Amino acid sequence: MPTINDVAKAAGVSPSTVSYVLSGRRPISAETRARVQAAIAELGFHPHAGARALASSKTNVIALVAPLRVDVNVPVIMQFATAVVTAARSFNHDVLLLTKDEGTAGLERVAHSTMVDALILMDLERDDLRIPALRKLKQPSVLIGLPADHTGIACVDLDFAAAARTALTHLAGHGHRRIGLVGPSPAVYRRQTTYADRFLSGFLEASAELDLRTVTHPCEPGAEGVRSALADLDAALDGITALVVHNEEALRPLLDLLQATGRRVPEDVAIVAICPRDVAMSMPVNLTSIDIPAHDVGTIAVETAMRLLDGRRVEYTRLLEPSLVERDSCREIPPSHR
Amino acid sequence: MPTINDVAKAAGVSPSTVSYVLSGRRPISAETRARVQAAIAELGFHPHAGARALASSKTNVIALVAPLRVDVNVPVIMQFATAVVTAARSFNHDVLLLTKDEGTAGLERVAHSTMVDALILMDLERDDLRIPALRKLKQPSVLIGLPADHTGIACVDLDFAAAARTALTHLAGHGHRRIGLVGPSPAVYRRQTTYADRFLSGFLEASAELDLRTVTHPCEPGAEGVRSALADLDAALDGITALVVHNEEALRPLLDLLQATGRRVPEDVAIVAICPRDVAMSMPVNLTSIDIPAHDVGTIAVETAMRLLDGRRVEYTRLLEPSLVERDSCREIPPSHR
DNA sequence: GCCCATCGTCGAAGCGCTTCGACGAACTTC
DNA sequence: GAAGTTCGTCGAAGCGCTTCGACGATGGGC
Repeated sequence: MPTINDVAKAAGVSPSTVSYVLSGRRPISAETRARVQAAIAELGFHPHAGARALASSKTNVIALVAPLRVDVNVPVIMQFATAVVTAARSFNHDVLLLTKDEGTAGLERVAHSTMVDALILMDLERDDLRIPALRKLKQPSVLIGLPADHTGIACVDLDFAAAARTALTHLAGHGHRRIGLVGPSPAVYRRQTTYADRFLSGFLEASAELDLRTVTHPCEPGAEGVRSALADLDAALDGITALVVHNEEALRPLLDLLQATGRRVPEDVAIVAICPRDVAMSMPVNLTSIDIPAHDVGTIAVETAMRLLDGRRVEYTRLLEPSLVERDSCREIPPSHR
Repeated sequence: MPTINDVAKAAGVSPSTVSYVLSGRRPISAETRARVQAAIAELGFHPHAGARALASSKTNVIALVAPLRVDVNVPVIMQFATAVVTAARSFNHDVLLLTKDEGTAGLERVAHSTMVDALILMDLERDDLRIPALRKLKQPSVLIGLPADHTGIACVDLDFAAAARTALTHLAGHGHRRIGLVGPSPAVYRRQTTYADRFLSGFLEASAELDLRTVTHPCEPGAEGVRSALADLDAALDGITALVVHNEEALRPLLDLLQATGRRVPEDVAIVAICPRDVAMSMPVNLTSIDIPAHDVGTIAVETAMRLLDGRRVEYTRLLEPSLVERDSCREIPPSHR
């Protein structure tokens, strides 16, 4: 492996000049620059990342802390990860992948040993124990999610409360007054994953504001979970005409179940799903849905981290506006039937 | 951030002694070691990764090159990734996540700049352009997959050819003579992803050896793809009594379709799936399946990388034996009906 | 009781880079 | 045309660690 000294010799300049060509931090004559670049290309020189990190206190690496549970929501997590890696590369950064189960210790390890410049975390819980640990780090962090006390830490996410409002407003606008929420699995609520909480609060508030009759129920994965959730919803509220589904895994079995029990979508029951666009469009009925903009969220998280590193201003709480796309799973209830 | 010098002063020893306490490369008296460790703990010292890499030429980081396409096979990819990260941590290594779409350049970038000690790649193609590039790197690499020319590079994977054999042998043993293969999507074959190739060859060979009547067909994702694949199979071979399904995404729509067209599983058509255990068990019918042991493969890949780094012997082609688990989707055909 | 080997520790060199201050040369500015 | 700028480059220090050689102190072998 050639070093910066080899390049310097080949180009007939000093090592510092090579460094300045690379970083652009000082003016270099066009002629010298050309000679240096030629030498770099010819020797196939790549600066040693460790040496660079040591001298400059910058690693050009960010940590991504992902929940590598395999149980739930895998495609969405993957979309976040893809977006983060791609965006990071566009800022000339690489991504170090950590798992959530290393907890606080993992964050401290990579931060204290200066392996990364910044951290991005996903799957935050309401009172996530990692938040206080993050505050103590010298590296900035960006959360994908919105825990209870996030003062001083940048957060990015879909505005799930607004999403719930949007879903109910849409349904109410189509004449639905009795609406059920099929929520995430009880495990998600138990962990107090922030999106579940926020969606539920938004749902309840909007329900009151719009004067709707609503019921909510978590939903275990699998056909059996869906069956029982739906049964509970029906038992709790007669004459449900619409369902809001905030649970990807439940969508398919729910549609199967509705079909099997002779309830047509959208004629007998309308559905608004909260899920990635492609999931909504791969169902037997094209679902009217509110997208989970994983790509945007991941990209913004990285951008925010970069601004933080540059000492630029950032919006500390960035909640993306939900956008509802109408497809084939909602229908206007004729006024006569309301 | 305290440095090794701070620790040395606090413990009343020289920096090199601290280093030897940390690495264990030279004998240190119990007493000194205790003093040093106390100082480390008290100051919260973590060695600077870059400095370490510079001095020792070891980063304790491995690269994982994953296909971050979101289209296909996401859960399996995630299982590999999880296994790799977890295994790497157990060897005190971290994982740098690269995407396949950076191609050769990405590999060279992280290798030449000494960001990683070794590389693990997944989703290899038959004549993968990255292989020659890998050979030129000073870091060892391990492939999850088995490209055509892999001389000198360690490979780990399920033995997909044997898996096909196992599936056919099982079905033949139950009296099935007319069997269809529902393969991966045409895109997978087009890319010549190695597992698809190997499965297909194994299938064809075993079919000949066992003197079976078989037909094979790729299968586009989605209900429509399944419908057309099945139609083509039926058209190509009368009286199919069993299907081998090497396509996770197809499983659910396939079962739906069979049910909708009144073909019972396993009474009218037997199914052997090649997919992760949990997928097989989350279907309306518990499927007899051959597991894709993503966890084992990922773990072995990391272990192999570690052995390579230690200069120990490794098995350069490690194909895991398939294991078929009988569940509810295959039934013996009564001899009278054969 | 002498010679060697081993143990436990230290000091210094060096890994490859960035960055600061310095300095001559070329340009402005009145 | 003297004083001050800016430009382009260099040399040296230093980032925090590992590792090699050295060296006094022990202990074993005979």
